[in-house]
Amino acid sequence: MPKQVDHEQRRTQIAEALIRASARLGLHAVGMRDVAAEAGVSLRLVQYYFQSKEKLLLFGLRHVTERFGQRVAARVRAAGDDPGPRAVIEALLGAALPADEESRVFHHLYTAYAVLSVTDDTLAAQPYIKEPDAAEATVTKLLTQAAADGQLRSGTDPHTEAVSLLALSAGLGTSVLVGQRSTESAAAVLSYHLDRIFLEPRLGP
Amino acid sequence: MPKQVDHEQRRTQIAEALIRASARLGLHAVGMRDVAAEAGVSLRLVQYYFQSKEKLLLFGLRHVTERFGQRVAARVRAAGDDPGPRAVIEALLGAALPADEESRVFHHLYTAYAVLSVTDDTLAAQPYIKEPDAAEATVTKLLTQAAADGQLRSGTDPHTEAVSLLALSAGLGTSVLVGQRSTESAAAVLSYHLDRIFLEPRLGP
DNA sequence: TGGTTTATGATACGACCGTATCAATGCTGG
DNA sequence: CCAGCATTGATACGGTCGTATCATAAACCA
Repeated sequence: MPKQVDHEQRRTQIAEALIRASARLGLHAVGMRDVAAEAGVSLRLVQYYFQSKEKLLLFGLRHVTERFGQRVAARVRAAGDDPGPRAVIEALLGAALPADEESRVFHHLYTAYAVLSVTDDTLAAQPYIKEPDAAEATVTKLLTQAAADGQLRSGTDPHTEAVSLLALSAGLGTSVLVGQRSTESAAAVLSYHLDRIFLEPRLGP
Repeated sequence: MPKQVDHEQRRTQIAEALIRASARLGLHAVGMRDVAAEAGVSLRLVQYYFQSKEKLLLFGLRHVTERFGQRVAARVRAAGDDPGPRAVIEALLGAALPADEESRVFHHLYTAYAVLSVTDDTLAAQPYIKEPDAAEATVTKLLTQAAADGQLRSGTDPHTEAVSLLALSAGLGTSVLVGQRSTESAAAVLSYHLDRIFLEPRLGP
């Protein structure tokens, strides 16, 4: 029984073609034929691995969020061996800004999916559309820890600040995406805001 | 020469049908026929007043931003005869949160247009997509005035705070739109953040 | 009344869409 | 070597889309 192909890998490969094609044409305008051409396979094969366009789109959303989560994790890991909470948060939020092409694509598509979810119940029911909840918990935990270590200004509420930082980051990301603001100025705003939360950071961990 | 109809009014009426239909079906899914049916006119008439769908969409973007600008202005006016800067800013940002249906629709469609503008140069060239610049200038001016009056905490930069507040408001609005957060909690975050900027407000102006 | 504007109607075009069908061809593991 | 999976190809269906065409009815003002 020959089964030389990893189905999940093929689906991933096609999903990445969907992402590239969507980044170029817009998620609203991309079709099965575009995805097939982008992936270098036949239309028939896209139908073979995804029975319908809806399933392809759902898998694409899942894939895009997974890829982004890995990216953020890598950035945080690259921030140092045992960085302080502020460095971790800055890496986390900084990775979410559309600074390079990969991040731009993520922002673009994730926002497109979010818009679709307003009128599409199936999309709205996907857990990935609410992934920010995980980030919120992470940042809250980091801020709580920083507060316990006396690194935060007085009167700072970790959870509210976490929500605020993530919303701020998302809003800045969108404005960068539409060309209203530069990546640098967005990063500066983030940094400014962190300065208003953290006391002077100790350099070592 | 009979000319009993105000063309601009008819175009506005059709544009509002576009907005209602788009809020129901999603901007990506709305067609000329949907707009005609929603407006209670014939498809032919939509073609008569807008020669193409692209022109209809551009007019719709213009209309939606104008309506929203009027709404915000009305809210600010309703905040009192001579309210302090904080009250004005809170009214301004609060009006931008998707608390009621009209505001939800605005957020939904404006975000949809923003996503389209990423891959559509004509849309990206529209000035309305960058309307936030005006809001940024307004809030900056209000904060500068508040700083001059000694109402701000020390170390507060009016322009950066203005950018920050607007991005925060936009990000919170999106999270409310997708059902991740309640309007109340979003308003609470905004209020919290304003407390971190303003000193105890004087009650009178 | 006549000419112009507003509006409707029916209809059709060509294009693209997602989906489906049927046949054919590799390739490979047992 | 051959059963079976992977992949392609050609093709077509019914549907919807934006757009266009032509005829026509009603409303209006000079």
